[in-house]
Amino acid sequence: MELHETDACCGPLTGGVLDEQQADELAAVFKVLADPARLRLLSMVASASTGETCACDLVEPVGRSQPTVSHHLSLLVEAGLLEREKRGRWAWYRVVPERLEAVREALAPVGALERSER
Amino acid sequence: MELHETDACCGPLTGGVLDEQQADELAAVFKVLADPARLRLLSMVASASTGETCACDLVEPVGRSQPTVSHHLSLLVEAGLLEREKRGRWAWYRVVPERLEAVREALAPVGALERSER
DNA sequence: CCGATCCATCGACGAGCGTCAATACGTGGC
DNA sequence: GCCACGTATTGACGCTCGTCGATGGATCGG
Repeated sequence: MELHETDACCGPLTGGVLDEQQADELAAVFKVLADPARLRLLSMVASASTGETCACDLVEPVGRSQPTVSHHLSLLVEAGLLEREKRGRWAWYRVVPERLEAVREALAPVGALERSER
Repeated sequence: MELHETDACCGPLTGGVLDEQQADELAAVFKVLADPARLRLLSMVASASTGETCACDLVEPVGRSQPTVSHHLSLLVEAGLLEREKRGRWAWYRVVPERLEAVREALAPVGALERSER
């Protein structure tokens, strides 16, 4: 698997039935989003005023052990939702807006286009 | 848990960090979306020309056993993404566009608003 | 009624995942 | 060079989930 490409996933839910590969890729992204700890981490990074967040500032607020937080952050990076930059001893994380937008688009056309032309 | 309410979930990812309850609710929806079989079922119902689909027309295309399909459809209904109507012996499913839109909104504000005013 | 059909529920099994403690790896300060 | 610190990796454990076969329940046709 592994879907590092920013626009790899996300053929929309309508406009034809998803084939197995499309479904697998979309499900993989949603699986990463389907955990409260990861969602909170994502929202923390997303709402940082500087646009980036040090991992050291995430461990305590999220209430999990340091290895667990590191694990979750790695999954978010693998899914293309976050990007990591190591500076000195610290690891800084930023959101990848295009990726989030791509996932969002996958849910879009379901009710919108189709229903408006009936 | 259980989030039958159409607009129960989905405080957006930014505009403040998600608290634990918000994260749990959002994660619950994504967890339902995080399975290829369910995504295919959802896309099949969503792209039906009549707007609704009989469960009997879903078992074979999705390639799982009838109990498994029934199970997945129940989860989609519980999550508020589909609604079920029994007519005679058959069960008919329709998508709930407002619910999908609500989930979509949860991913929205992350890159958009915030970044445009910097 | 009786059998057929469609659907949901139950019970069980195997795989995957979230979690932690322990440990290893890099980096910078002294 | 050595030690402290931030981070990533490993190994293990328990729980959840996707799946199926078997069964139960409801509905229609004859």
